[in-house]
Amino acid sequence: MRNGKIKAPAPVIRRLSNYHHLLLGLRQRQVQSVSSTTLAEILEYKPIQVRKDLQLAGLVGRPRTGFRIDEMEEAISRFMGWSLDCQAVLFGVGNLGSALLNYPWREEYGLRFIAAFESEEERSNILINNIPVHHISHFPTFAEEHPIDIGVIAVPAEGAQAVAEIMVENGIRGIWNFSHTHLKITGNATIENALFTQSLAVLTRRLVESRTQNSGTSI
Amino acid sequence: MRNGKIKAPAPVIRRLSNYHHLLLGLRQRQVQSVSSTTLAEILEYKPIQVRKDLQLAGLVGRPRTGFRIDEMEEAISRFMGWSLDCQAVLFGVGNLGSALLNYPWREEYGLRFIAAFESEEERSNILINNIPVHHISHFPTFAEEHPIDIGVIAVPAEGAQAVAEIMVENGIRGIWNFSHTHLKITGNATIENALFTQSLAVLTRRLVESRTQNSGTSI
DNA sequence: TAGATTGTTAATCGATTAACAATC
DNA sequence: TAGATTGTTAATCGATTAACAATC
Repeated sequence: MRNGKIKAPAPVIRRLSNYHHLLLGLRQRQVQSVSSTTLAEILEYKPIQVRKDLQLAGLVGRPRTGFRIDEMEEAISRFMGWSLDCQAVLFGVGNLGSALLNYPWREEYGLRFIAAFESEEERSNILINNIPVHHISHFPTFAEEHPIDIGVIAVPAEGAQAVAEIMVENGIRGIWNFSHTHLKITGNATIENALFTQSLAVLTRRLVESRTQNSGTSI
Repeated sequence: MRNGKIKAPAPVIRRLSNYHHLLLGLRQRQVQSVSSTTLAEILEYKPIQVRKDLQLAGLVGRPRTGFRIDEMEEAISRFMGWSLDCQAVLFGVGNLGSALLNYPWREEYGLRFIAAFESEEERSNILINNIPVHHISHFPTFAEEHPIDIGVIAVPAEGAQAVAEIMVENGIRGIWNFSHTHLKITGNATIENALFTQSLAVLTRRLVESRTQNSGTSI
């Protein structure tokens, strides 16, 4: 295991993805370089933290000018695995699934949906954003014929565990779970849960905290 | 500021929301109590961590039996502010917005969407899951007439900053942002970003890390 | 050059984990 | 009672921050 392949802390990964997204805007404005001070100001981090983060992605800055935008883009993409073309499938073409299929992941993250799968016949055999939606029964055959890096779960909670299992059985190693379930996986797949509810919890708790600082009466 | 109103670390908040969701399933199976050991096993945490988390929410367990399900439900809900009825509005009724409006937030999180707002006329003046969708121009009047705790942003990135601003101008103190933008807010609003891309970054990075542990050749 | 910014090394902070007496 | 589990107190671990010489 060499440089850049160590297990990076999740908070650093999240911040790096923020820097990366900022770069798009900066580049449009023809900016060549940006300092850790400036990045920190925009994102409300500390400059030293920005430098430490970028260092982990293998970046080297220049005294006085900071970091080159194109180098940052390149280094973060490489660090995240976004430089390699990554093929994904999605299960569950409801509103959320459709939203995900319509998002331009490829441009910024190198993620390409090559197919989607649905349990309901009425929603199968259509195209969403030019991505074919098949009936779920066609999945094993499809998986044999195409290399799939990531499987996205956008089905209701009840179906999620079953979907995760057929994904793993058919060789998918990365699962991005948008359903509200704790998945139990046997084998060496990586699961990432995009739990809206965790995010909501942080928001409502912060509101509780701020409320009680003003109105003195508490429990 | 008293017990339970201190600023809780975000990781603890996220785990607490996980415990809370687990309880629903346990209660259906008529379980009365659960130990930190069992919770830890299910969620792949450490028992001591579970106890520390629950302690922060003000819970007291019993030696030998663990924590009562109903007490946990109650304590976590109170801690998160989910016991109070919380009124929300949503901006942007695309696929993602519709998905959010259709989710039963109220049952588990006490969150109730009282209206949604749209900039496109064609998608206004309809009902989604019984929630009225108004044209965005009606928002200021609406906000004067109804108390709103949380504003959800589900519009495309370009429009997000403007939406955040009219929310804050009209008295909303909590913003749940699903758009891919870094919002700049003046004043004392709380913003929580539900950034899918951060989650994707963690997943793809973990895949990069696991890949290179097998195949020895690296950069 | 002067001055802003970097990378390095050390210090601090906070969160997680360990150990164990107390409890039912 | 015996034994599982709690809550407390202390130790460890890791991430963030500070200080500052090196650099362009």
